[in-house]
Amino acid sequence: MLSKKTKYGLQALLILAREYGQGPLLIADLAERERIPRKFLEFILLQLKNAGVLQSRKGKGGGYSLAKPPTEISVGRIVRTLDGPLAPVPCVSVMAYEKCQECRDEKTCAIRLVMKDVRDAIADILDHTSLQDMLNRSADELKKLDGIVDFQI
Amino acid sequence: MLSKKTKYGLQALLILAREYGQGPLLIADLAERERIPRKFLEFILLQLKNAGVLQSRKGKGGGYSLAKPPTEISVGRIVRTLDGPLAPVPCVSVMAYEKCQECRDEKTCAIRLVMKDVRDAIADILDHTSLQDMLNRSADELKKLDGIVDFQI
DNA sequence: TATAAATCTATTTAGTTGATAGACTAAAAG
DNA sequence: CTTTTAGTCTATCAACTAAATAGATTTATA
Repeated sequence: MLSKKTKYGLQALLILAREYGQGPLLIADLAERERIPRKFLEFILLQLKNAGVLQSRKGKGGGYSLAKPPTEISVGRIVRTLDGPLAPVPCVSVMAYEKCQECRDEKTCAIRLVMKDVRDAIADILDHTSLQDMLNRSADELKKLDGIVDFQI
Repeated sequence: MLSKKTKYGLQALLILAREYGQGPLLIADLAERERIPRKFLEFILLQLKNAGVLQSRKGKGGGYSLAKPPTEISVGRIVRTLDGPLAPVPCVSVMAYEKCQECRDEKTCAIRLVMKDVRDAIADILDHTSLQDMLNRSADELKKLDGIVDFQI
């Protein structure tokens, strides 16, 4: 389940992606535009900065902006930063492997084998979708809907 | 993230699947064999019974057994019963759709579009994997490993 | 040097997960 | 028909995590 934290983070990043190259945005503005509790968003953006996704400038004229172009920031990176590993069980995590406490034989564990497939499927999608991809898809959907409306008029 | 509850449930079901057709097994035995807290397992098996996955008999000679052959019980069903919807966000859930509180335009929501793909990928795997499939894959892996050992000797 | 804005530290609240205890009910055996 | 076995129900608890809040601090710019 995607946490609110990650949802908020993605919302803010999508705005920053849409306005990429136009200077930094204020936490307060992002919070208001997306109706996110301001202090909570501060915390989220800070984590994203520490992960190298965002950069910030303090003082007057400061704010947050993407550290890289929207094509180079994957959703996988964002979700991992805010929600932790993508894997449903730690023993199939690639980025944060951990042994299961009670699993007797990890190599033949039936649960592990299915969950490995699930992890790979999730990672495949999220690591190959960038912020820009998200914006594009959203725009595509909008076009489709407009098309339908035009047709109906 | 897969909860301990679901892991425990799957462990118990895999044993019941392996010994399918040989009469019911006791909660206490399953708990001991898999090192699961007994009372917790009672609760888990009861939920699975109410979901139609297990059947039980009380009294002497009683216990739990699968309500259907292991080929007809999917992991998806089990995970949904014990952990709830597969979807990472409720607005893309097929079995338990719920509107997001704050999403302005669901149809073009960029987050929703990616998460829909993720949900479909997860469901595709879990709904097409049965308990029997799990046992088979585990056995296959064991064979592979044995093969390697034989080769090395 | 005043001010704007991010950053840090701490704390709170609420909900979920995992686990436990004990009384109750149904079925089978003798 | 009574005893034993084994699942079922109700209640509760402790630990952990998610979500949110408050206030003090630091840094950079005008």
